[in-house]
Amino acid sequence: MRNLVSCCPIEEVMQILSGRWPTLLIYYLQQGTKRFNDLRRDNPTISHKMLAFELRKLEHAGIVLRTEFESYPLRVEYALTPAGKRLVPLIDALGDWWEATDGNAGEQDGNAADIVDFGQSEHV
Amino acid sequence: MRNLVSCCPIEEVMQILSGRWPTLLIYYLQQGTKRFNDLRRDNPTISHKMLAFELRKLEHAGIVLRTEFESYPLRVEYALTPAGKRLVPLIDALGDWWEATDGNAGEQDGNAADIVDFGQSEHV
DNA sequence: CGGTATCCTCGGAGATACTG
DNA sequence: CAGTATCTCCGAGGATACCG
Repeated sequence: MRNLVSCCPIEEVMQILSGRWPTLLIYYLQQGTKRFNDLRRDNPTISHKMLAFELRKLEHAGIVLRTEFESYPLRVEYALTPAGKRLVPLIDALGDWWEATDGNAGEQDGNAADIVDFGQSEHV
Repeated sequence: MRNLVSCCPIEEVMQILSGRWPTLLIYYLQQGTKRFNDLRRDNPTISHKMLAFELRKLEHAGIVLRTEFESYPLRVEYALTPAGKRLVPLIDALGDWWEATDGNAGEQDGNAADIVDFGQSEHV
């Protein structure tokens, strides 16, 4: 079933993935296990507070696994869960889709599909 | 080639799809061509202003095609572009992914135990 | 009917400082 | 080092009203 966009689940997914950071964090975590400050370095413009918040959100969604070590200074590692890893190709597909449509801008009838110019996109 | 989450395109896609409405609007438009007030009825809680704004955003992204008729009263129809239609299954896949993980909610907590044993060894 | 402009508010998110 | 709490501020987004 649900071979169409099924309204409710998508709303829930978007609650998690919406915003500037979740997909970026998943991207960086997909590179391997990272610590809190690793992720801050990966993404210098996220605030301390937001990073903590987004990570908890992803953790609760079952996308990110948080592991705390009893060392001192405190040490915490973040990694993608199996579900999180399964999510990666889906996000990736969106990126591919975008690059494809982007590439053929004008395919519609000439008037659409110009580059979208919202905010600032920052490259990594 | 971007067979991993490729950072930049994903950021751009998320600028379009982030938020409560874009995926919902795509869902409703995927049912067929709709007029402005049809979409308001489909989604009673979106404000007039937001609907106009989100539709323009999707139009500029090449996802939605806007067609204006010269009748009176003014009549405008919205439909998915080919690119928009190609996007539907990708969004759908996210919904499926969510339902799958959702079903086993808590699955992750279990394997947190995997890491229970810790390499202690760490200076920073 | 569809779209835009104006006003206003409420909470998202930054900066900072403190705790374990 | 990782996380939380507090204060603050800006702007996303609602309500409303007016045009084509």
